[in-house]
Amino acid sequence: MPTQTFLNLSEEKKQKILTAARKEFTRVPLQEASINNIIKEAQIPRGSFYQYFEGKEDLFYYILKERNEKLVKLIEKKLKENGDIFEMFLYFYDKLIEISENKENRELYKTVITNLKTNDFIPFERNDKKSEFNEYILKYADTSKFENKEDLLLVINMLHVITKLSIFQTFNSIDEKKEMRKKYIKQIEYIKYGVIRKEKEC
Amino acid sequence: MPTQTFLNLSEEKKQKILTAARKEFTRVPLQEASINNIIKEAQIPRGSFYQYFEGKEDLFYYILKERNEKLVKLIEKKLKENGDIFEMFLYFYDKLIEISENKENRELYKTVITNLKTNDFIPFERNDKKSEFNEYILKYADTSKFENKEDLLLVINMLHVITKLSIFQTFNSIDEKKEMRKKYIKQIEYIKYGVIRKEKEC
DNA sequence: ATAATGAATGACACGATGTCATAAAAAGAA
DNA sequence: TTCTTTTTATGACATCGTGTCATTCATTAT
Repeated sequence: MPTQTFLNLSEEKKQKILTAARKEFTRVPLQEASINNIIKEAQIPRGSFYQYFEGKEDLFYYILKERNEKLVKLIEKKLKENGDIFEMFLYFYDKLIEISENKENRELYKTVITNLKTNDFIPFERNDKKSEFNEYILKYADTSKFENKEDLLLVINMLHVITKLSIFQTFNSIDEKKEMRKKYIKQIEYIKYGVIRKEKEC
Repeated sequence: MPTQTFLNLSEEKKQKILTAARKEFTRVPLQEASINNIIKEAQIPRGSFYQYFEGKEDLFYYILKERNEKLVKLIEKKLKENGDIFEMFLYFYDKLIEISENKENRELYKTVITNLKTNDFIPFERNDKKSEFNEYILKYADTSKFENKEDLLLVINMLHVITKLSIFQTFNSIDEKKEMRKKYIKQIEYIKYGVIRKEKEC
């Protein structure tokens, strides 16, 4: 988290720093992001940066958190409604694409998602929050279709990685947004009903 | 690719460099890997490194390529046999785990897989080779279960990301190798027959 | 008015990178 | 062998980014 000193800053100054940071984190992934670029753009001295943040990760996750809090709450609410994890993931996908109508948002998310590692998860928080989110899902998910908790977790995993890749691909073919959504839904359907179902005429 | 100068080196000297590099690429992901560490460990001067390689990426992909050539050929052969993409991915999974009985291999692969980005694909080559590999699959895959090429590609995508995550998880719970394999197979089964099949009594 | 606390600043030490001029070695020609 | 040419080896150097810290400046409390 940023220090209290940062939070005490005038809204104007805070925004100047956050805007500069968003620009840098849109340009390159976290690992390559340059603190120098951020402070140059925001016109603050080097020392100040470290007075406000522990390092660039601190700032990065603060920016993401700020953007995602609403989103997470929406997802959680959606899940509570009927416990359908398939619907929840589709809802998440739709909301994220909706937020990304705004070009700045989209470009930032695009860089972020592209550079997510194998076990990094959406909605893009620090990895230690993953279990927290999974626990929430387990609590409210409809388990009637699953033999046990393990199986449910497996499917959540699958939905997770497929959603991640689908969002990535959608951002990279943003002109064909509708087609990409159909493809995503098709993948969800595959998980629900299977690829080979037609053969068996269910 | 490394330069001819590197390839001309004595086997001994080459191995010294490659061993040092593998050590570094096991320690940290490519982005964080330090050329300084490699040349210190391999006891070669700074200038020599750049005489042999364009940079660390060059060396990194050379090491991976060396390890994966056999693997790729095996997979391709397997697919040719019967065109079953599900079997192909399971075969790939098994082979990789087999290779990783060796601890050094496993540790290297673990670091590599952990740090694969959203659109990076196994078997871990430069991304521009992805389409090459996909074309090969399309050529030999049994398409009878799919309405069209698009649908097949979708399922390959799904298998891809699920396999990637499963390998990651297996490496991180290597003591429960057998259980992890079962989980992976279960996920493949889900894609084949669907989560909800039981309801419909197929 | 003075002390005390909080914030701002930029010089500095450190470590990493890629280049390049020069030295050394090897290969080829005479 | 001796001289020339080509290939390889080397490490000092310029550049850039990072995180720290002693010092200065501002604000608030006494």
